[in-house]
Amino acid sequence: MTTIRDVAKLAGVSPATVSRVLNNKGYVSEEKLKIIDKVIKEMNFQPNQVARGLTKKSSKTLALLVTDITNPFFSELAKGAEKITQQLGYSLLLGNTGGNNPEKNADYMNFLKNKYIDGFIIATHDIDVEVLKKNYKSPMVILEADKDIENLCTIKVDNYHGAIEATKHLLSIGCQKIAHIYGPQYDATAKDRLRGFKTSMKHQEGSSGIEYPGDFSIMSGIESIQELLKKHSDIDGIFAGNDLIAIGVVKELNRLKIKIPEQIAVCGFDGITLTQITSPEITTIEQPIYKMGELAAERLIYRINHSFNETESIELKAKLVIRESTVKSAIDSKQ
Amino acid sequence: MTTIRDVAKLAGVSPATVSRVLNNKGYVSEEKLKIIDKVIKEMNFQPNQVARGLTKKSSKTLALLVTDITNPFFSELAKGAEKITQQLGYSLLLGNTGGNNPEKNADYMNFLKNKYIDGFIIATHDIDVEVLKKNYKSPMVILEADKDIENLCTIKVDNYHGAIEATKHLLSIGCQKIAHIYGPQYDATAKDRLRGFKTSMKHQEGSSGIEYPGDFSIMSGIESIQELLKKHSDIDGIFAGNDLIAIGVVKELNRLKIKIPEQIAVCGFDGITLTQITSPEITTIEQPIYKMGELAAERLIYRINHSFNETESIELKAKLVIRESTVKSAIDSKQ
DNA sequence: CTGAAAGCGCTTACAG
DNA sequence: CTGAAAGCGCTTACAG
Repeated sequence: MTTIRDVAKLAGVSPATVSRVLNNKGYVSEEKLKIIDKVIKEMNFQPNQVARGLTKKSSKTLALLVTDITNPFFSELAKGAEKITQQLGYSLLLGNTGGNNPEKNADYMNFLKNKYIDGFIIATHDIDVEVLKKNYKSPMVILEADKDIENLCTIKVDNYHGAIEATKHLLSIGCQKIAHIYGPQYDATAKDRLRGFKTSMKHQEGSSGIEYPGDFSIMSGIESIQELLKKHSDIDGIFAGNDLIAIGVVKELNRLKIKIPEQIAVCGFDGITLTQITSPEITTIEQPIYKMGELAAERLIYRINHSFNETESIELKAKLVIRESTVKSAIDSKQ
Repeated sequence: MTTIRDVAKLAGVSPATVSRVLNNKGYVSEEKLKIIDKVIKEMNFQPNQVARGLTKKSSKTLALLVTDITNPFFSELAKGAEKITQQLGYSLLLGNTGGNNPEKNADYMNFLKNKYIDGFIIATHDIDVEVLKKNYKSPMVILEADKDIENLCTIKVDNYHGAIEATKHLLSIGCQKIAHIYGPQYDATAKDRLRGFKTSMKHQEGSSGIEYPGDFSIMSGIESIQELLKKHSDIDGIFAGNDLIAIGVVKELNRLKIKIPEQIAVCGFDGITLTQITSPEITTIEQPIYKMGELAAERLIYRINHSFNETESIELKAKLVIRESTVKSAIDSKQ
């Protein structure tokens, strides 16, 4: 491995001077600059990041902590974050917190601390942000937090208005009895969506709303719709708390030979690609997930490079994507 | 941050001695060992990995390179690898190579080189393994390689016999005209599956096989089945080169109101969870993907710790998982 | 503008 | 069994 010393020797200067051009910092004469640049190219020299890290207390790496990488929401997010990370000269550590107890996650965070990880993207509820803040002064970007966090950057989607849009859409196609299967209420996301649903159903004469607790999984969608149908056989619209629930609902309705959307229309939330592989394809409120990943990495690196630690909260818009599960005519035309 | 020097001072010994107990290496008297251990606990000291890395030329981190983390095959793999990695005290760098030109990937690999990454898990065809071997002497585990690689560990699934099992299964339920939509032939996986299909269809009197090129995507499944039906309206079985193709096929058959499996039975390959969210659920040859991820990380770390660099090739069995898309009776009973 | 020196926090021969 | 010293490959005041 060629070192800064080798370069210095060949260029006839001191390592310090080479370091200066490497870091683009401090004075270096035109003349030496040119020759050093040339030698660096010739030797194809790349500074050892570990050594550099030791003095700079930085590793040029970010950590992304997700609940479960096999959940399409998180893998999409990871893809976006990874792209920008790599593009800006960093690398991305992946941490899967799912199912682990907070204690273990704390251990892992501690472990990372000793590696001079430059910043964290937190996309999981398995870590207590307050604890995090107390223990780590590293830059962090928190996704889908339930509130702004002092000195950190939070990024979320406007779940409240997204939910309103979903509900209004179901109403607009004529649904009269709409059930919302909502996610766990410790999750800000789930809470906001439920709130949006409630708001939209208020003062809707002729239509009524039912709220049913679920847990953001396909299985939960299947079980919820079974229960709902027992109690309310006249439901004609489902607003699922997320796409996985919607997928479960669609699956079970298919099994029961209940026609979607003729008998029951279904709308999800998230915009994961799975909503396009079911039959029928599922209408959903699409979050810009990939973009959130990119943005998270971009903001994080900005914060690192500029020692920027103001409180910052970014809210992205979700948008309604209409597909077969709520378009009666589309299905009609196929028949 | 507390350093080894702080510990040494408090314990009344030299940093060298503390280092010895930290690394469990060299002689340390019982007496000092006990007190040093105590102080380490008290101060909650954890050695700085970067400093340690600089001297040991190691970073206690592995890199996982995948084609596309949003592909469920890879995210499942990543999950398994991440679990073991973390469990054994390492961390996992994620690299998404998809769509990038090899040159850019080479750059990225170079970048990682300077971080003392201890080993690589390569699960992508976007990197030329020969080039890799020439440039990096790091331990590596290669997944789904087309052949054994000297001094490295390769892990793959027995695609050939898996394909035979899939085909025999379709034959066993009475399919007479089976089409295999195969993946790109530069991919060893695709090649082996096609070979298995050919072998099984040989000497099958009363049944005939059709081979049709696809590309391992949902879209490809949709397009392939359209074309196939034009030319061969009497097809009654599809063996898809992978699950994504199978999902596309199922989707299109649903749209065309062609009954699965009564009119056409469908079998996929891979065992990704998506095969369980379609209607009907899809019969597939299940690869132990999660386990492959675990195994890859486990072998890699073993190689790192034991300087083990023998050629090693591991082949895992795939197993047939029968679901609705090939079980005529199950569907019958529902009607 | 440039180089010698000290330092980042650890580990590893080496001498005792 | 233990400590002083050198070294891993950089960067950063500091002096000139």
